[in-house]
Amino acid sequence: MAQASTRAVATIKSVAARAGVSTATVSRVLHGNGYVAGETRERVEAALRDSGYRLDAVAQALRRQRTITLGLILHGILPNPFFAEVAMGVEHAAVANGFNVLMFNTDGDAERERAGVESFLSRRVDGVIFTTALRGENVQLAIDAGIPAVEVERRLCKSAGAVVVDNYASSRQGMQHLLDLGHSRIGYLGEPDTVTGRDGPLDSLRQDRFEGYRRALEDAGIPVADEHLVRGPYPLERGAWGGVQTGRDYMQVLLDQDPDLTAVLASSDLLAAGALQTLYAHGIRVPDQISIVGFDDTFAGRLAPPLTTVRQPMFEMGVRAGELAIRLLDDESRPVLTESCATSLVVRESTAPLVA
Amino acid sequence: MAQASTRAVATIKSVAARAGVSTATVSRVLHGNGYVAGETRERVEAALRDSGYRLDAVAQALRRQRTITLGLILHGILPNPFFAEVAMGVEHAAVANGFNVLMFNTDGDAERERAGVESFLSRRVDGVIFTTALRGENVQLAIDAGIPAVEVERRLCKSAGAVVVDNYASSRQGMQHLLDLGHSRIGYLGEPDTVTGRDGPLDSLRQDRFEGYRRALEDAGIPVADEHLVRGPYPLERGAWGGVQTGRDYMQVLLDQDPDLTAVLASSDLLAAGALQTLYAHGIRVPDQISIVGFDDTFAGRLAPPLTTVRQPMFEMGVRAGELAIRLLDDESRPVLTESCATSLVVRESTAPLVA
DNA sequence: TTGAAAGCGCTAACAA
DNA sequence: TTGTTAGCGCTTTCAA
Repeated sequence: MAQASTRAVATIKSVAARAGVSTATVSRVLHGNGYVAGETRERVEAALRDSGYRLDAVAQALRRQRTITLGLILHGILPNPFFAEVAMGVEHAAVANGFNVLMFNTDGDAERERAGVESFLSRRVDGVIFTTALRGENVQLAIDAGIPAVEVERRLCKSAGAVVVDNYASSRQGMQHLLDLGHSRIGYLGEPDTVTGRDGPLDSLRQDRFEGYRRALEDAGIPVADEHLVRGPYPLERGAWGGVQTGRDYMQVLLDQDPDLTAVLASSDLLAAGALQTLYAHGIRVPDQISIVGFDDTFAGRLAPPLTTVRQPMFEMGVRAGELAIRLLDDESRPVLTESCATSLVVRESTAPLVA
Repeated sequence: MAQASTRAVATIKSVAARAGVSTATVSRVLHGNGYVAGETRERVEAALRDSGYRLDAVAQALRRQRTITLGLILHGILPNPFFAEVAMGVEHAAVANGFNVLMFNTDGDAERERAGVESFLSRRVDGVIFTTALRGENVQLAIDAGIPAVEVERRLCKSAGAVVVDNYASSRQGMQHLLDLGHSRIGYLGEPDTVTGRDGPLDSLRQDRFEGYRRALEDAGIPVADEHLVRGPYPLERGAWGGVQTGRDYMQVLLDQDPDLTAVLASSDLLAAGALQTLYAHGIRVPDQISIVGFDDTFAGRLAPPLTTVRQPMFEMGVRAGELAIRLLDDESRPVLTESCATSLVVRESTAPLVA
């Protein structure tokens, strides 16, 4: 009550006056550096307590030219929880190191991404993390301003740090599981145009996942069959449930092309969820009649049946991105570091051995 | 390139020197206020452009005693996407009004919540939004510091603003749908102890949803049957897939208690997802044999079959919370405002008329 | 129409 | 061991 009505907020100056010392001394006890006599320290500490002093981080930042803040550019959290989990990881690492994090959502728009970076630069953040960057030039913007940048998932800018996953190997990991279970008629469910690459060159993420599928089959001596791929031209979906509808439609295509399909590798949980819907509608049992493997491990465990999936350590990727940015901050040499995280296969209930 | 190697960053002072005017004049053209002669303005604008000047928001905040920043306390995004969507809404409203948002995750821990608020206060944010607050005293902390606070979903502090939903009415909305379809043997799937209230008094959210179920049945002249409730003592689940496992287990209990159940109202999508898993394992078709209604509309559309659910307008709730905080900022009277958002029933494929 | 100057709250030489 | 002081970059009276 008393606090609330006291309009004047305590400053280092008012505390100094109250304790009968200089502001420099207050600053010293505040940060525990420099020499302060025991008796003086106590007096200052009492004054600090009595006045309800709270350090003004804004003034401190101006003076120190450090905000102890990380800026986080989000590619949009909806509909993919991937970003949310990475964000939580970044936040975790930041707070553990005394940093705070500003977030900015691009909603997938490059112009907004630029605006977000500009905004962060204006606020003098100490580092910027992109999950996921849309344009390399926007990443470069931060670097040109002398601020370390870290990209998560996809690297667009050669001078930024990065935290990635080996998509090719991960995809093979999922395939190996299916192959080990005895499957050979395995369909591939990718983002629109993953297979045809119609919309310009595939980005490496999609390409790598598809390559993992192709090479795994090849190495097992199984020819890649056209009827196990969706070649479009199927329209890019635009809607609230991004990815699910695509999965639903593509699964139908796959089924039409090869009614004897026994397994499917999906390049995201979203796509796999859509596939599960189509299968459910047809009364086709998973994994009894067909096995499904997803990718990401976002909400895979919530589906029916719980989905076997290739897990990306999203939270950990966020943590490492945050730590990397902080590490870069103090390293004048600004090395370009790339950290690679390991994926893991999470076996749940959507895969089973092929029954002959 | 030239920019990058120029270590000296442009300040209002360097711009003033370059344009041959005072810093006051630069400030005037920067903000378009005060009188500036056309010719002078042009000279300053050129200097601004040539030097790549970027306003220092830190210095501005110190001087103006306004950071144009909102602090967002998150109750943890995992495993419930509810928080992520509200967060995006807050961010949207903030950016639309020129604000930035700092985020802080409490992970459901009241002590961390306190630390988060303290951190925000130290950084002099202009407002704090809680999604969802854990302790009223932490909300009060912000208010005592003279900063507006807004609570989303649950209100714990009488002097804070709030954005809520009518849980009782929403629950009845879901029930009405089931009743309209002709169901009468309707089970209730709530959080652990929603029915017994064993862990102390139920918070109003859980209580209201359960009341909606009870009263809807009563008003339809259907007695509330014990076998349609889960009375525990079933252990509170602790794990990565919070809620789903509970839904799975409780659905089994419901099935054991009444094998002739024809419908279930779940108090969250998470619980409904778990129910779907149990049903799938038993080969019980949804909605042919049993209808399910969820709550929230987070990932309901991704389940198989797509889940009919009572939708909370999460993004909109975030937007309104952000706008409310900003509005409160400039209102000296600091009125206590509560905004109530309407839920809506989203009918998908998990509900169907009772077949006699 | 413009400029001088006083700070916002804090830190860190430097001096005492 | 402590204090004095000069700013960090910006805004805003007030005077010219």
